Amino acid sequence: MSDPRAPRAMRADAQRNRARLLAAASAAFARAGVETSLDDIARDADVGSGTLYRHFPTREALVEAVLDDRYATLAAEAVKLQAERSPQEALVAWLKLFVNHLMTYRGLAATVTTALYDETSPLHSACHAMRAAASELVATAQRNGAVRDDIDASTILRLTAGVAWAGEQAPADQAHVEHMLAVLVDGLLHDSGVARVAS
Amino acid sequence: MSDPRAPRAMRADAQRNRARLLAAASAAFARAGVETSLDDIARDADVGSGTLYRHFPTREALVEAVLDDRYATLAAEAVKLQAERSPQEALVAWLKLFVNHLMTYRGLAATVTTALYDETSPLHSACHAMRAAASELVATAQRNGAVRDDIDASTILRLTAGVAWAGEQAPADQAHVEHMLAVLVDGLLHDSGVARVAS
DNA sequence: ACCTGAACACCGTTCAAGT
DNA sequence: ACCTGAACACCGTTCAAGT
Repeated sequence: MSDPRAPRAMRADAQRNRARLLAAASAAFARAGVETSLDDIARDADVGSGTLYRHFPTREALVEAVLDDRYATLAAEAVKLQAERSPQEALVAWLKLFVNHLMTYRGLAATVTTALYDETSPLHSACHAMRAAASELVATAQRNGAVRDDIDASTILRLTAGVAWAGEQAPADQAHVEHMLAVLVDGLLHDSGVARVAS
Repeated sequence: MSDPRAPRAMRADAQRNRARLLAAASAAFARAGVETSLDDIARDADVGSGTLYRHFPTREALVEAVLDDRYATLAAEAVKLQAERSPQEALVAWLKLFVNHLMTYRGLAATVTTALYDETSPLHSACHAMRAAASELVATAQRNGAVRDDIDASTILRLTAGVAWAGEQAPADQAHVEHMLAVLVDGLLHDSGVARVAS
Protein backbone atom coordinates (compact mmCIF):
# COMPACT_ATOMS: atom_id res chain seq x y z
CA MET A 1 0.00 0.00 0.00
CA SER A 2 2.59 2.59 1.05
CA ASP A 3 5.51 2.87 -1.27
CA PRO A 4 8.69 3.82 0.62
CA ARG A 5 9.94 5.63 -2.47
CA ALA A 6 6.90 7.86 -2.60
CA PRO A 7 7.65 11.32 -1.17
CA ARG A 8 4.18 11.45 0.44
CA ALA A 9 5.37 8.87 2.96
CA MET A 10 7.75 11.53 4.30
CA ARG A 11 6.79 14.06 6.88
CA ALA A 12 6.62 17.57 5.48
CA ASP A 13 9.68 18.83 7.37
CA ALA A 14 11.68 15.75 6.37
CA GLN A 15 10.80 16.35 2.76
CA ARG A 16 11.88 19.96 2.99
CA ASN A 17 15.12 19.07 4.75
CA ARG A 18 15.92 16.51 2.08
CA ALA A 19 15.42 19.07 -0.64
CA ARG A 20 17.55 21.62 1.21
CA LEU A 21 20.32 19.09 1.66
CA LEU A 22 20.31 18.23 -2.03
CA ALA A 23 20.49 21.89 -3.01
CA ALA A 24 23.29 22.61 -0.53
CA ALA A 25 25.19 19.47 -1.61
CA SER A 26 24.90 20.33 -5.28
CA ALA A 27 26.27 23.82 -4.65
CA ALA A 28 29.04 22.56 -2.38
CA PHE A 29 30.10 19.83 -4.82
CA ALA A 30 30.26 22.39 -7.62
CA ARG A 31 32.33 24.74 -5.49
CA ALA A 32 34.67 22.33 -3.71
CA GLY A 33 34.31 18.89 -5.24
CA VAL A 34 32.58 15.76 -3.99
CA GLU A 35 35.07 15.34 -1.13
CA THR A 36 34.01 18.57 0.54
CA SER A 37 32.96 18.65 4.18
CA LEU A 38 29.59 17.04 4.91
CA ASP A 39 29.30 19.16 8.02
CA ASP A 40 29.45 22.29 5.88
CA ILE A 41 26.67 20.95 3.69
CA ALA A 42 24.47 20.32 6.73
CA ARG A 43 25.21 23.82 8.01
CA ASP A 44 24.47 25.39 4.61
CA ALA A 45 21.17 23.52 4.58
CA ASP A 46 20.38 24.78 8.11
CA VAL A 47 20.06 21.24 9.33
CA GLY A 48 21.71 19.19 12.06
CA SER A 49 24.47 16.87 10.91
CA GLY A 50 22.49 13.88 12.13
CA THR A 51 19.72 14.79 9.72
CA LEU A 52 22.13 14.60 6.83
CA TYR A 53 23.17 11.09 7.89
CA ARG A 54 19.57 10.03 8.38
CA HIS A 55 18.75 10.95 4.79
CA PHE A 56 22.07 9.97 3.24
CA PRO A 57 23.98 7.42 5.31
CA THR A 58 27.14 7.73 3.20
CA ARG A 59 28.75 10.36 1.02
CA GLU A 60 28.12 8.16 -2.01
CA ALA A 61 24.42 8.06 -1.21
CA LEU A 62 24.38 11.84 -1.28
CA VAL A 63 26.32 11.99 -4.54
CA GLU A 64 23.96 9.44 -6.01
CA ALA A 65 20.90 11.41 -4.94
CA VAL A 66 22.29 14.65 -6.37
CA LEU A 67 23.16 13.13 -9.75
CA ASP A 68 20.36 10.57 -9.79
CA ASP A 69 18.77 11.04 -13.19
CA ARG A 70 22.09 11.70 -14.93
CA TYR A 71 22.90 7.99 -15.08
CA ALA A 72 19.49 7.06 -16.44
CA THR A 73 19.98 9.79 -19.03
CA LEU A 74 23.44 8.51 -19.96
CA ALA A 75 21.99 5.02 -20.41
CA ALA A 76 19.18 6.35 -22.59
CA GLU A 77 21.60 8.37 -24.68
CA ALA A 78 23.70 5.27 -25.26
CA VAL A 79 20.68 3.37 -26.51
CA LYS A 80 19.67 6.25 -28.74
CA LEU A 81 23.14 6.64 -30.24
CA GLN A 82 23.29 2.91 -30.76
CA ALA A 83 20.13 3.12 -32.85
CA GLU A 84 20.91 6.25 -34.83
CA ARG A 85 24.61 6.25 -35.59
CA SER A 86 27.34 4.00 -36.85
CA PRO A 87 28.86 1.74 -34.19
CA GLN A 88 32.06 3.77 -34.10
CA GLU A 89 30.40 7.17 -34.05
CA ALA A 90 27.98 6.02 -31.38
CA LEU A 91 30.71 4.81 -29.05
CA VAL A 92 32.90 7.87 -29.56
CA ALA A 93 30.00 10.28 -29.03
CA TRP A 94 28.90 8.48 -25.89
CA LEU A 95 32.39 8.43 -24.38
CA LYS A 96 32.44 12.17 -24.88
CA LEU A 97 29.16 12.50 -22.97
CA PHE A 98 30.57 10.26 -20.25
CA VAL A 99 33.84 12.14 -19.81
CA ASN A 100 32.00 15.45 -19.69
CA HIS A 101 29.66 14.07 -17.06
CA LEU A 102 32.63 12.99 -14.95
CA MET A 103 33.91 16.55 -15.09
CA THR A 104 30.73 17.86 -13.43
CA TYR A 105 32.37 17.89 -10.00
CA ARG A 106 35.98 17.55 -8.97
CA GLY A 107 36.54 14.04 -7.62
CA LEU A 108 33.55 12.56 -9.42
CA ALA A 109 35.68 10.41 -11.73
CA ALA A 110 37.14 8.67 -8.68
CA THR A 111 33.78 8.24 -6.98
CA VAL A 112 32.11 6.77 -10.06
CA THR A 113 35.03 4.47 -10.86
CA THR A 114 35.01 3.14 -7.31
CA ALA A 115 31.24 2.66 -7.49
CA LEU A 116 31.50 0.69 -10.72
CA TYR A 117 33.56 -1.90 -8.81
CA ASP A 118 31.83 -1.76 -5.44
CA GLU A 119 28.53 -3.61 -5.50
CA THR A 120 27.59 -2.31 -2.07
CA SER A 121 27.68 1.30 -3.27
CA PRO A 122 24.38 3.09 -3.85
CA LEU A 123 25.95 4.55 -6.98
CA HIS A 124 26.60 1.06 -8.29
CA SER A 125 22.95 0.32 -8.96
CA ALA A 126 22.37 3.81 -10.30
CA CYS A 127 25.11 3.12 -12.86
CA HIS A 128 23.96 -0.36 -13.75
CA ALA A 129 21.82 0.45 -16.78
CA MET A 130 24.40 2.91 -18.04
CA ARG A 131 27.11 0.31 -17.73
CA ALA A 132 25.05 -2.28 -19.61
CA ALA A 133 24.30 0.17 -22.40
CA ALA A 134 27.96 1.12 -22.67
CA SER A 135 28.93 -2.53 -22.89
CA GLU A 136 26.52 -2.91 -25.77
CA LEU A 137 28.09 0.03 -27.58
CA VAL A 138 31.53 -1.48 -27.16
CA ALA A 139 30.44 -4.97 -28.19
CA THR A 140 28.75 -3.65 -31.33
CA ALA A 141 31.76 -1.56 -32.28
CA GLN A 142 34.01 -4.56 -31.78
CA ARG A 143 31.76 -6.84 -33.84
CA ASN A 144 31.98 -4.29 -36.62
CA GLY A 145 35.74 -4.17 -36.43
CA ALA A 146 35.73 -0.53 -35.42
CA VAL A 147 37.30 -1.11 -32.02
CA ARG A 148 40.19 -3.39 -31.06
CA ASP A 149 39.18 -6.73 -29.59
CA ASP A 150 41.79 -6.98 -26.86
CA ILE A 151 40.01 -4.67 -24.42
CA ASP A 152 36.73 -4.95 -22.53
CA ALA A 153 34.08 -2.36 -21.80
CA SER A 154 34.96 -1.87 -18.15
CA THR A 155 38.61 -1.16 -19.00
CA ILE A 156 37.42 1.38 -21.55
CA LEU A 157 35.25 3.06 -18.92
CA ARG A 158 38.14 3.08 -16.49
CA LEU A 159 40.50 4.60 -19.06
CA THR A 160 37.93 7.24 -19.90
CA ALA A 161 37.58 8.05 -16.21
CA GLY A 162 41.39 8.28 -16.18
CA VAL A 163 41.17 10.98 -18.85
CA ALA A 164 38.61 12.89 -16.76
CA TRP A 165 40.86 12.47 -13.73
CA ALA A 166 43.83 13.80 -15.72
CA GLY A 167 41.65 16.74 -16.67
CA GLU A 168 40.96 17.74 -13.10
CA GLN A 169 44.59 17.48 -11.95
CA ALA A 170 45.45 20.76 -13.61
CA PRO A 171 43.47 23.64 -15.00
CA ALA A 172 41.98 22.18 -18.19
CA ASP A 173 38.99 23.31 -20.18
CA GLN A 174 36.49 21.06 -21.88
CA ALA A 175 38.35 21.26 -25.19
CA HIS A 176 41.55 20.02 -23.59
CA VAL A 177 39.79 17.06 -21.98
CA GLU A 178 38.04 16.16 -25.21
CA HIS A 179 41.39 16.34 -26.96
CA MET A 180 42.86 13.87 -24.46
CA LEU A 181 39.84 11.67 -25.01
CA ALA A 182 40.41 11.83 -28.77
CA VAL A 183 43.95 10.51 -28.24
CA LEU A 184 42.63 7.62 -26.18
CA VAL A 185 39.92 6.93 -28.75
CA ASP A 186 42.56 6.77 -31.49
CA GLY A 187 44.18 4.04 -29.46
CA LEU A 188 40.91 2.18 -29.14
CA LEU A 189 40.00 2.28 -32.82
CA HIS A 190 41.35 -0.13 -35.36
CA ASP A 191 43.52 1.68 -37.83
CA SER A 192 42.51 -0.23 -40.94
CA GLY A 193 41.50 2.81 -42.89
CA VAL A 194 38.98 4.06 -40.36
CA ALA A 195 38.48 7.78 -40.11
CA ARG A 196 40.11 9.17 -36.98
CA VAL A 197 38.37 11.54 -34.62
CA ALA A 198 40.88 14.34 -34.73
CA SER A 199 41.15 16.94 -32.00
CA MET B 1 82.38 25.32 5.41
CA SER B 2 79.46 23.35 6.77
CA ASP B 3 77.17 21.93 4.12
CA PRO B 4 73.57 21.75 5.36
CA ARG B 5 73.00 18.74 3.13
CA ALA B 6 75.84 16.83 4.74
CA PRO B 7 74.51 14.31 7.25
CA ARG B 8 77.40 15.10 9.63
CA ALA B 9 75.72 18.45 10.31
CA MET B 10 72.93 16.48 12.00
CA ARG B 11 73.04 15.32 15.57
CA ALA B 12 73.36 11.58 15.88
CA ASP B 13 69.86 11.06 17.28
CA ALA B 14 68.36 13.31 14.61
CA GLN B 15 70.08 11.29 11.94
CA ARG B 16 68.76 8.05 13.41
CA ASN B 17 65.24 9.45 13.72
CA ARG B 18 65.29 10.56 10.14
CA ALA B 19 66.32 7.11 8.99
CA ARG B 20 63.64 5.49 11.14
CA LEU B 21 60.99 7.82 9.75
CA LEU B 22 62.00 7.01 6.18
CA ALA B 23 61.85 3.28 6.85
CA ALA B 24 58.48 3.53 8.60
CA ALA B 25 57.09 5.77 5.85
CA SER B 26 58.25 3.46 3.09
CA ALA B 27 56.56 0.50 4.79
CA ALA B 28 53.38 2.45 5.52
CA PHE B 29 53.13 3.81 1.98
CA ALA B 30 53.53 0.30 0.59
CA ARG B 31 50.86 -1.03 2.93
CA ALA B 32 48.30 1.76 2.85
CA GLY B 33 49.23 4.23 0.13
CA VAL B 34 50.77 7.69 0.31
CA GLU B 35 47.69 9.16 2.00
CA THR B 36 48.09 7.01 5.09
CA SER B 37 48.18 8.57 8.56
CA LEU B 38 51.35 10.53 9.34
CA ASP B 39 50.72 9.97 13.03
CA ASP B 40 50.93 6.22 12.47
CA ILE B 41 54.24 6.64 10.69
CA ALA B 42 55.65 8.62 13.62
CA ARG B 43 54.40 5.97 16.03
CA ASP B 44 55.88 3.16 13.94
CA ALA B 45 59.18 5.00 13.95
CA ASP B 46 59.00 5.42 17.75
CA VAL B 47 59.20 9.16 17.38
CA GLY B 48 57.04 12.09 18.46
CA SER B 49 54.80 13.53 15.77
CA GLY B 50 56.59 16.86 16.06
CA THR B 51 59.81 15.16 15.04
CA LEU B 52 58.22 13.96 11.85
CA TYR B 53 57.16 17.52 11.02
CA ARG B 54 60.58 18.89 11.89
CA HIS B 55 62.21 16.57 9.38
CA PHE B 56 59.45 16.61 6.77
CA PRO B 57 57.23 19.68 6.99
CA THR B 58 54.69 18.31 4.50
CA ARG B 59 53.52 14.93 3.32
CA GLU B 60 55.03 15.65 -0.08
CA ALA B 61 58.41 16.29 1.50
CA LEU B 62 58.24 12.85 3.07
CA VAL B 63 57.18 11.20 -0.19
CA GLU B 64 59.98 13.03 -1.96
CA ALA B 65 62.56 11.86 0.58
CA VAL B 66 61.38 8.26 0.37
CA LEU B 67 61.47 8.12 -3.42
CA ASP B 68 64.32 10.60 -3.86
CA ASP B 69 66.70 8.79 -6.20
CA ARG B 70 63.89 7.26 -8.28
CA TYR B 71 63.38 10.51 -10.20
CA ALA B 72 67.04 10.96 -10.92
CA THR B 73 67.06 7.37 -12.13
CA LEU B 74 64.04 7.93 -14.36
CA ALA B 75 65.75 10.97 -15.85
CA ALA B 76 68.94 9.00 -16.49
CA GLU B 77 67.00 6.14 -18.05
CA ALA B 78 65.30 8.58 -20.41
CA VAL B 79 68.65 9.93 -21.54
CA LYS B 80 70.01 6.44 -22.00
CA LEU B 81 67.02 5.25 -24.00
CA GLN B 82 67.23 8.40 -26.09
CA ALA B 83 70.80 7.47 -27.01
CA GLU B 84 70.36 3.76 -27.58
CA ARG B 85 66.99 3.23 -29.20
CA SER B 86 64.79 4.59 -31.94
CA PRO B 87 62.78 7.68 -30.97
CA GLN B 88 59.55 5.68 -30.84
CA GLU B 89 60.95 2.74 -28.92
CA ALA B 90 62.68 5.04 -26.48
CA LEU B 91 59.52 6.97 -25.65
CA VAL B 92 57.36 3.87 -25.34
CA ALA B 93 59.89 2.09 -23.13
CA TRP B 94 60.27 5.12 -20.89
CA LEU B 95 56.52 5.61 -20.48
CA LYS B 96 56.39 2.01 -19.32
CA LEU B 97 59.04 2.73 -16.69
CA PHE B 98 57.13 5.83 -15.64
CA VAL B 99 53.76 4.13 -15.29
CA ASN B 100 55.31 1.30 -13.31
CA HIS B 101 56.99 3.80 -11.01
CA LEU B 102 53.64 5.51 -10.40
CA MET B 103 52.23 2.16 -9.31
CA THR B 104 54.81 1.87 -6.50
CA TYR B 105 52.35 3.21 -3.93
CA ARG B 106 48.63 3.75 -4.09
CA GLY B 107 47.96 7.47 -4.57
CA LEU B 108 51.39 8.20 -6.00
CA ALA B 109 50.04 9.04 -9.47
CA ALA B 110 47.95 11.81 -7.94
CA THR B 111 50.80 13.12 -5.79
CA VAL B 112 53.26 13.22 -8.68
CA THR B 113 50.79 14.80 -11.10
CA THR B 114 50.00 17.52 -8.58
CA ALA B 115 53.71 18.08 -7.99
CA LEU B 116 54.38 18.47 -11.70
CA TYR B 117 52.07 21.49 -11.68
CA ASP B 118 52.89 22.92 -8.26
CA GLU B 119 56.19 24.75 -8.27
CA THR B 120 56.18 25.09 -4.49
CA SER B 121 56.16 21.33 -4.01
CA PRO B 122 59.40 19.63 -2.91
CA LEU B 123 58.58 16.90 -5.39
CA HIS B 124 58.48 19.45 -8.18
CA SER B 125 62.23 20.04 -8.16
CA ALA B 126 62.92 16.35 -7.70
CA CYS B 127 60.97 15.72 -10.90
CA HIS B 128 62.50 18.55 -12.87
CA ALA B 129 65.28 16.64 -14.61
CA MET B 130 62.94 13.74 -15.31
CA ARG B 131 60.42 16.07 -16.84
CA ALA B 132 63.01 17.71 -19.05
CA ALA B 133 64.31 14.35 -20.24
CA ALA B 134 60.77 13.17 -20.98
CA SER B 135 60.11 16.32 -22.99
CA GLU B 136 63.20 15.58 -25.04
CA LEU B 137 61.95 12.06 -25.76
CA VAL B 138 58.62 13.42 -26.90
CA ALA B 139 60.14 16.19 -29.01
CA THR B 140 62.47 13.76 -30.75
CA ALA B 141 59.68 11.28 -31.44
CA GLN B 142 57.56 14.08 -32.86
CA ARG B 143 60.40 15.40 -35.04
CA ASN B 144 60.74 11.89 -36.43
CA GLY B 145 57.05 11.66 -37.18
CA ALA B 146 56.58 8.79 -34.75
CA VAL B 147 54.24 10.68 -32.43
CA ARG B 148 51.35 12.99 -33.29
CA ASP B 149 52.15 16.69 -33.19
CA ASP B 150 48.96 17.93 -31.56
CA ILE B 151 49.94 16.99 -28.03
CA ASP B 152 52.62 18.23 -25.67
CA ALA B 153 54.85 16.36 -23.27
CA SER B 154 53.06 17.40 -20.12
CA THR B 155 49.72 16.21 -21.47
CA ILE B 156 51.35 12.88 -22.29
CA LEU B 157 52.69 12.62 -18.74
CA ARG B 158 49.28 13.47 -17.35
CA LEU B 159 47.56 10.87 -19.52
CA THR B 160 50.12 8.29 -18.49
CA ALA B 161 49.46 9.14 -14.86
CA GLY B 162 45.77 8.73 -15.68
CA VAL B 163 46.50 5.18 -16.79
CA ALA B 164 48.32 4.48 -13.52
CA TRP B 165 45.42 6.01 -11.63
CA ALA B 166 42.97 3.81 -13.54
CA GLY B 167 45.14 0.87 -12.56
CA GLU B 168 44.85 1.55 -8.86
CA GLN B 169 41.09 2.06 -8.89
CA ALA B 170 40.47 -1.66 -9.16
CA PRO B 171 42.59 -4.73 -8.63
CA ALA B 172 44.90 -4.69 -11.65
CA ASP B 173 48.23 -6.40 -12.14
CA GLN B 174 51.20 -4.94 -13.95
CA ALA B 175 50.23 -6.65 -17.22
CA HIS B 176 46.81 -5.03 -17.16
CA VAL B 177 48.26 -1.59 -16.57
CA GLU B 178 50.82 -2.05 -19.32
CA HIS B 179 48.02 -3.14 -21.61
CA MET B 180 46.11 0.06 -20.86
CA LEU B 181 49.29 2.00 -21.52
CA ALA B 182 49.68 0.21 -24.87
CA VAL B 183 46.21 1.43 -25.87
CA LEU B 184 47.13 4.99 -24.96
CA VAL B 185 50.43 4.67 -26.82
CA ASP B 186 48.58 3.50 -29.92
CA GLY B 187 46.67 6.74 -29.74
CA LEU B 188 49.87 8.74 -29.43
CA LEU B 189 51.66 7.13 -32.36
CA HIS B 190 51.12 8.14 -35.92
CA ASP B 191 49.52 5.33 -37.85
CA SER B 192 51.42 5.81 -41.09
CA GLY B 193 52.75 2.28 -41.25
CA VAL B 194 54.42 2.35 -37.87
CA ALA B 195 54.57 -0.88 -35.95
CA ARG B 196 52.11 -0.89 -33.07
CA VAL B 197 53.07 -1.93 -29.57
CA ALA B 198 50.48 -4.62 -29.11
CA SER B 199 49.43 -5.89 -25.69
C1' DA C 1 8.84 9.80 12.96
C1' DC C 2 12.17 12.99 12.64
C1' DC C 3 15.40 16.59 14.31
C1' DT C 4 19.11 18.62 17.08
C1' DG C 5 23.51 19.17 18.67
C1' DA C 6 26.63 17.38 22.01
C1' DA C 7 29.95 13.67 22.26
C1' DC C 8 33.41 10.64 20.54
C1' DA C 9 37.17 9.16 17.55
C1' DC C 10 40.63 10.35 14.42
C1' DC C 11 43.98 13.07 12.12
C1' DG C 12 47.03 17.01 10.90
C1' DT C 13 49.67 20.64 12.87
C1' DT C 14 51.74 23.64 16.39
C1' DC C 15 54.30 24.69 20.36
C1' DA C 16 55.73 24.96 25.33
C1' DA C 17 58.58 22.38 28.12
C1' DG C 18 62.33 19.36 28.49
C1' DT C 19 67.14 17.35 27.47
C1' DA D 1 69.82 21.65 18.50
C1' DC D 2 66.50 18.47 18.75
C1' DC D 3 62.75 15.76 20.91
C1' DT D 4 58.33 14.89 23.23
C1' DG D 5 53.65 14.83 23.74
C1' DA D 6 49.91 17.71 25.09
C1' DA D 7 46.85 20.99 22.89
C1' DC D 8 44.12 22.80 19.21
C1' DA D 9 41.33 22.64 15.03
C1' DC D 10 38.72 20.00 11.95
C1' DC D 11 35.89 16.37 10.28
C1' DG D 12 33.02 12.11 10.10
C1' DT D 13 29.77 9.53 12.71
C1' DT D 14 26.73 8.19 16.50
C1' DC D 15 23.19 8.78 19.76
C1' DA D 16 20.54 10.57 23.84
C1' DA D 17 17.23 13.92 24.44
C1' DG D 18 13.65 16.60 22.54
C1' DT D 19 9.38 17.67 19.59
